[in-house]
Amino acid sequence: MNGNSAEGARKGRVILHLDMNAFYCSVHEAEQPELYKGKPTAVAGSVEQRKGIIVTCSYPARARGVRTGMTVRQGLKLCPELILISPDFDLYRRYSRGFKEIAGNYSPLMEIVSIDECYLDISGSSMFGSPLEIAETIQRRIAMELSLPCSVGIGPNKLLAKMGSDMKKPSGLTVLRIRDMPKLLWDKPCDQLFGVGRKTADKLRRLNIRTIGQLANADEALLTSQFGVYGSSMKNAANGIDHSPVRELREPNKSVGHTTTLPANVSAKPEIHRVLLNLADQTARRMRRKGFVACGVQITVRLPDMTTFTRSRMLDVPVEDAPTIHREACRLFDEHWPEPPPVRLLGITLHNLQPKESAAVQLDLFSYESEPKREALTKAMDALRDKYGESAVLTAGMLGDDPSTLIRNRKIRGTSLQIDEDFVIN
DNA sequence: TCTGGGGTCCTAGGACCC
DNA sequence: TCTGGGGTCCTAGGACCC
Repeated sequence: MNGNSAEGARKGRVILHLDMNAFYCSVHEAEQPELYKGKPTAVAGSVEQRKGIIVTCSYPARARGVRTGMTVRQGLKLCPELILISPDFDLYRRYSRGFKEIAGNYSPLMEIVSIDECYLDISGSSMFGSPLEIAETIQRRIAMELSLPCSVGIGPNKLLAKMGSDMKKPSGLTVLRIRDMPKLLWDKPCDQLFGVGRKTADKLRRLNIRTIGQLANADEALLTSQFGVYGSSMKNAANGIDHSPVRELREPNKSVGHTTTLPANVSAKPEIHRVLLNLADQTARRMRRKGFVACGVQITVRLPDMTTFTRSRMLDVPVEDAPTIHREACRLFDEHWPEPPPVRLLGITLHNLQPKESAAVQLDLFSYESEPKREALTKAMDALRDKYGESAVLTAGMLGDDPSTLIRNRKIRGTSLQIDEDFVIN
């Protein structure tokens, strides 16, 4: 695809992987050490809302057996004094920018993986010292300037840097070379290899491949026949081979979506439509902020037994406004579930995104020319929310507290058809 | 282990076209 | 009118990661 990877491999690269330890909890600890320092903490949603899943937990909590993905209830059973904290993503984003700024001082070639992780290609950064010195400097600065712990992996490629940063936590620093693989990783189970999850590990076990070493030496034809293209890259990974480049430019989003687990199962159609209106609004708004329009709409429906369905449709004309997305989402739902079953979770995902400029001609021709009022209103509402926050503007159909279903139904229709007469400002 | 929410990539089947 | 083969697009599901 580009000369980067081949060239890098020829010259021999040096890659760092930075992994912020227990990031969300560490951020809260940095902000309010008097409350949280050294304590077992967990960032989690609310149990009452059935969202009581531990997203991250501190190291003192981990020492008590608390783990990411557990329910809050389980966590509290293991550690009754566990301190629960509601997530604050704006705060996390601020700290995320902070550590990426520090890392960016040591190489312009940085790939942002997620809010708490990045790769840094320091192949050309010798003016800042040896790879080990650079890693130590970054780690020290993040600790001093942000009061955050991080683990660093140093390797000849992204895979080994990533696996290295995972070997010592918190605040570890690990060099992992290809020749270290047999000694350090080959006796470990396959699912410890980046990219191999539980399902694949189960399937490998049925093929009598239990360790990363066995995978490294497995018959490639067998792997390919069982796993497709993924089979050979898995074998490569087990041998420490990875040519993927560190890419500083983020690929544009391919989809934008929102899902929500409902406080209780819902099977009344008006209620479901109301939830979809809320999701359509949030999803559309995030997509607009990123500057896209969508040519595909997908809904996600999860039943109480956790079976999950998706239904999607391509649109002739790209969309960006919540009422149209809401209408499509309701259509998809009603077509496939004319008599709704109890539903645990609903979601809307917009895909086949295009930059808004490139779709502007189509939008103008087919949609906004006839509805200039709607575009103006959407803009006004976005501006209000940028200023006063997400909840500043609600359309009447999103208000779920109304005790009268009849009134609510009427409002839903009103909202989707003539949103301009129905919106309210808190 | 009664299981959140944001994504990406891959696969497989069917429709459709040449 | 018993019916090939290749390519592309769409839909749905699943695995994986953070």
